[in-house]
Parts: sequence; structure tokens; C-alpha cells
Amino acid sequence: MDVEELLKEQRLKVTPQRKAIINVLESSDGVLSAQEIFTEVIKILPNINFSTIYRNLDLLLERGILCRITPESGGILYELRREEGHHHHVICKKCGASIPLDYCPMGNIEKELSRKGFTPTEHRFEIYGYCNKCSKKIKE
Amino acid sequence: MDVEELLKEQRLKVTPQRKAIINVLESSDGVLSAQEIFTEVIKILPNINFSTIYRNLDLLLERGILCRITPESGGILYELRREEGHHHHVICKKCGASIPLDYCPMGNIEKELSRKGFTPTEHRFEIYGYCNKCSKKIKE
DNA sequence: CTCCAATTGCAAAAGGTTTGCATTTGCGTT
DNA sequence: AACGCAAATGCAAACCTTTTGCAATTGGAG
Repeated sequence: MDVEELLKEQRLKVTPQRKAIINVLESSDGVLSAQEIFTEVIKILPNINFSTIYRNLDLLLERGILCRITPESGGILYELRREEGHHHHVICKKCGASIPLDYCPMGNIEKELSRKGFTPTEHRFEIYGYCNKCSKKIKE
Repeated sequence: MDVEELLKEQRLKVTPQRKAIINVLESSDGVLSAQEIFTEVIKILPNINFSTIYRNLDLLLERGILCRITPESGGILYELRREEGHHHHVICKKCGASIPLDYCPMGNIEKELSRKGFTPTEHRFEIYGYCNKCSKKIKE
């Protein structure tokens, strides 16, 4: 992925901070908290501030470069949007791995909703559990 | 609903604070934040403290008396669990009305998950939009 | 009625996120 | 290549929500 290109497409300035944040997210195969992102980015840019992290996460989320996940257990997690178009996530509670899922349940209930007069604008469908690797570890 | 009975079933002490919290949730037809619950309960019990609200929300949630909703936009919302068994929610972004939904999409993707070796433990499916009443108001 | 564990109120702390402001910097323009 | 300015950053403080320790109170079993 060309991070500079990605930022330019969005007419965002290419700063070392933004490149570091995106690179950290890219090199992770799962979801990360703001704290985890900060911990990694500060290794690259020792002077970076938490407010820069938050401001950029918000911005990148707005521009559709990131996805945000809010697990039942609380907290907010981010990941790089790797898939084109609408999709959902399957997330491992142990290692944080995020697996994209093309299936979307909305088609199955649109009729029921319109019968109720409800106009859906957004929805979320997230699955939590243990990935292939972590399931095996737990059984052992 | 007999609030005292509900608490006794769970072997929880029947305190005025708990009764007030449940009554507030019962008289709302939708989801409420901890702050909103506090604002209502303090009208009934002027001395109640925020920590009592939080402690009881956690407790009632554990016991399955409440449901917790965490919208994409952030924040945590609570509602009285009115339905028996597993269900999802359709929530109006304007008035907060919560409509229970019996449909659950998990059945449709269990095979795909097991093919991936993923063991699901929890999931969430929430729909946001505008209810019948609020859709009409917006159009006008 | 008595007694004890459960519950509450209070105050302070903790945790995560946001904001105001002065400084710096990316980058379009000259 | 240098300039100028809006955008972005770092810093510190503020904010908001939630949690915690502790002493006082209270529900309800015996």
C-alpha cells in the first residue's frame, strides 16, 4: 500500500505522524486501541502526542480509511479498511485478529423493518470469539 | 411489572434506589444513558449518587434484567430487558425508541465460520435509523 | 428486635478523550 | 529555490464518564 498516495487522494497533508499511524495499522493484522497505536507509533516518532493520534484517527475514520469497532466489553478499536465496500467483521478476542465477512444480514430483514415503518440508516454486525490459531491453543 | 418481585427473584435487596432505577427504565420505551437515568432518578430520590447508579446498572446487567447497547457514535445505553431469550435491537436515533427483533443472523454464517475454524462466542447485531413516528416528522 | 452482610453516599482517583493555543511544517505559489 | 499561509502538531490543561476506598446506613434473615 502506498501510504502517501492514500493521503493525497484524500487531500490530506502527508506528515510523518500520519504515515506512522497508517503503517502501524497496516502491519497489524487485527484491531488496535488508540493506546496500542500510540505505543507503536511512539517507537517510530518519540515525540508524537496522544492528541495527534486521536485527531488523526478521527480524520482517517471520517475519510473511510479506517474502520472502528466497539466491542461489547467496552473500548474502541481501529483497523485499516482493507476491503472495498460494505462488510462486517469477525474478531478474535485473544489475538485481536480481524477477519472480514462479506455476508450482511440486512437483506433478510428489510421487509420486516419496512412493515414496521422503520427506516434503517446504519447497522452493525460483529462476531467475537476465537480464531483458528487461538481456538487450538485454548484446547491444548 | 412487579419490581420487588424481580429483585427478590435475583436475591437482591429491595432498596428504594433500585426500585427507582428500574421504574425509570420501565417508564421509558427506549434506551437511556447512565446520565439520563441519573437525571430521572434524582427527581425521585434527590440524594442518590452516581456511584449507586453505576453499581446497580452493572449488577442488573449481570443478572440479565437490563440490556446494554453501544452505538457506533459512542457512549453506552441501557434498557430494560422486556423480551425473553436471545434477540437484537432496532433503535431510533431520534427518540431512542427500541424495538426488539427476533431475527438473528448467526444461523446463516455458522457454517462459514466453522469452515474458517473460528469459534464464535458472542455477536452483536444492531440496527439504527428512524422509527415510524420520527420518519414521518422528518419528511414533513 | 438484633445483627450482619449488603448497600449507599461521599469524595477522590482513574481513565480515556478533547480542546485552546503557540509553534512548526507541508506544499501550493511565486 | 524561497515565501506565505492554512493545516497540522505538541503541550498542558480541561472534561466527562466511570471506578474505588471507606465510613455510615439499612434491608431482611433469624
